[in-house]
Amino acid sequence: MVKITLKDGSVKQCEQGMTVLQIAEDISKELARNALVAKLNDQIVDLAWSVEEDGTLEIFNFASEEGKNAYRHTTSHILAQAVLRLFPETKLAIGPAIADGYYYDFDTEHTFTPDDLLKIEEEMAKIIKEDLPLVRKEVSREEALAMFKEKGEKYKAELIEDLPADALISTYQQGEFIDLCAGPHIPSTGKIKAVKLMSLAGAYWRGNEKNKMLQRIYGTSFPKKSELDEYLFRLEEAKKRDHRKLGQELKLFAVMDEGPGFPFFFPKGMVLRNELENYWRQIHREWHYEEIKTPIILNRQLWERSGHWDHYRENMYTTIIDEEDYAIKPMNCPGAMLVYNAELHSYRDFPIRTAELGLVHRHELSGALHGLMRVRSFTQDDAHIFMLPSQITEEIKGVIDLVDSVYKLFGFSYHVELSTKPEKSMGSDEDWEMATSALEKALQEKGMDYKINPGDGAFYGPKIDFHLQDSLGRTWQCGTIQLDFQLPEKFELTYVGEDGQKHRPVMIHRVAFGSIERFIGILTEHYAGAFPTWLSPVQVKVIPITERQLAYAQKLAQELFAEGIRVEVDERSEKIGYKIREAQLEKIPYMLVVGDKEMESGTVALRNRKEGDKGSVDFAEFQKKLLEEIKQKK
RNA sequence: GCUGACGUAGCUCAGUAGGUAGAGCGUAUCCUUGGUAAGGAUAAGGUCACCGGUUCAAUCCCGGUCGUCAGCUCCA
Repeated sequence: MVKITLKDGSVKQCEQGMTVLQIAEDISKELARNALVAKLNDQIVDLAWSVEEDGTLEIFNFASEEGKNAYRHTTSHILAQAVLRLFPETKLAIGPAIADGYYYDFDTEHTFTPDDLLKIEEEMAKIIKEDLPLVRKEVSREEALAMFKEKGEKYKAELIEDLPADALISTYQQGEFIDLCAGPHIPSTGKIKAVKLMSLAGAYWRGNEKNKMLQRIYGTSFPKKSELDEYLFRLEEAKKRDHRKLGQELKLFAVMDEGPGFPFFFPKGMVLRNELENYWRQIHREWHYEEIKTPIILNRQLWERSGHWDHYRENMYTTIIDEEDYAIKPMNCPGAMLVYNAELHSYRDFPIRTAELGLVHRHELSGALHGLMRVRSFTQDDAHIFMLPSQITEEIKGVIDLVDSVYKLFGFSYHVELSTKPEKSMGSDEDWEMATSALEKALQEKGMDYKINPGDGAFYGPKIDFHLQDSLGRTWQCGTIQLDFQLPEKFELTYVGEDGQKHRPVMIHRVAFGSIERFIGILTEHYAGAFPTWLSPVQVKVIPITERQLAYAQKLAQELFAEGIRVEVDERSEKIGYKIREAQLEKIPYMLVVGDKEMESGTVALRNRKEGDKGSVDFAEFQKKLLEEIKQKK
């Protein structure tokens, strides 16, 4: 007998050699029926795993991450099996579970079409109906290599060869299909219920663009058809929030064929943008920044000096003026260095916080462009802070607080990453060490959770990145704080110290919004276009019921306008329902419906875009509340 | 940049086994003055992304270019 400690802390006596599934059956029928995989001690295992000694056991169903992953992973094996049945010449690469499903990469002469996906789905359904058990087998490196080489599975053979010497190699077999796999898997193909293949895409073998491009099939699966339907419905809903779609519908912004990656802002989008910039200036004033503006085009010598000409050339647009090379700035820092050097500085001036809403241009790969999220020209809400080494940690903590206050205002959740020295970089290891630990110290003193991204820093220094989530669950880098020991050297920045001698200051680059354009894209999706009143391009629409109330409506609008409120009057001779519908679709926060009754009593019938008809209210009262709401940025 | 799909009116999309195009929404004008998510009529609006080829004839077939989308790669 062995002692197995269960999740609830209870200890169960089991016969040695019992499988996890048998133990689950012992505990309850329901648990056994829903069980997919289990965690025995610290190892995720199949249900067929047998228990040989005392330990802890947790059994997972689809509700857990572990269960979901195994479920989807097994589905990816079924996908591969179906593809091999239909296209026997296909070579298999890898097929893991991912966030909402799984994928499998294939190498074949045949180009998969959407029709093929339907056929493959049908074949998968057959495999599921066959209810094939998944059988794990541990094999030696030689056996594994021989088996996959014989099948001509060169990608599998490559994977095996790259496994560490002491790695345990296992295969999983279901019917005629056998795959190299660490597992775990669910007991049989029949457990999979609702399957859907989502899309086709190219993907490089091992994610390296120098390797061959394989064909990747994405899919998902669920234990119930209703859960699949719900997932598909959520995807549709998310599409409705897509900022590209809303940007067009709400006439905010657009990217046109004439300028790929160079966004246009329409009048309504500019209102939103200017409000954001006003807010930005307000908080930067509170945090004691001063604002500058540096030129968009600067000469080649400057970019050579900054290192960009050597390290960032492939992303820079260049031009020739009077036979001299110039570059359109991809970053604002070199300009900010020149501003710093335009006068002498004393240690007494530090920290100097210089901010700039700087328009930068970067050549991004055409395939990478995406609405406002990934563009070729964007405005960074940049700042460069010059200081004494002793001020680093305090300054970084201040920036973290500023960024946090911005994201809190919009109700964003975010996560933080610390990126360290990349392969292509400037500066000594000691500098990198010191810069990285200064960032880390600030994070630790703020008590922030963060993830480390080894080798993901900028070429001039390590960085802290803030990542926000969009409506499809993708994360986008917005805020960043980057320490830079390089530029102050290259531009020979100095300050006069207490001792009367010249010293080198320390500098950080930082952005809070990141890119104004990207931030607007994220805000659009976050609010599904229904921006809070302070940001709404139109805050109030006055809707007269008939022409008789037109003058009254205009008088109200003028009063609101005089208070700085963005107001429109719908003067068209349409029915009231029609005008309301339109204002509602435009996501205008407040509608003031005015008919004879309101005109006589000097009131308005208020309608809120969220709550609908609020009935008759006093106009002055409404105006007061509205102004307060705008001021509070609620 | 790479792989695949796509590109028809301002928007969303139909369509032609090759004979130069249609709907809804929107816009304009007129009728309607209607109390909380679509009143009616009429009209305007298209070099069917661009360039070339095949053909008596190309929006449709073929090739190239540009762009969009989904991924990969890369990054605010």
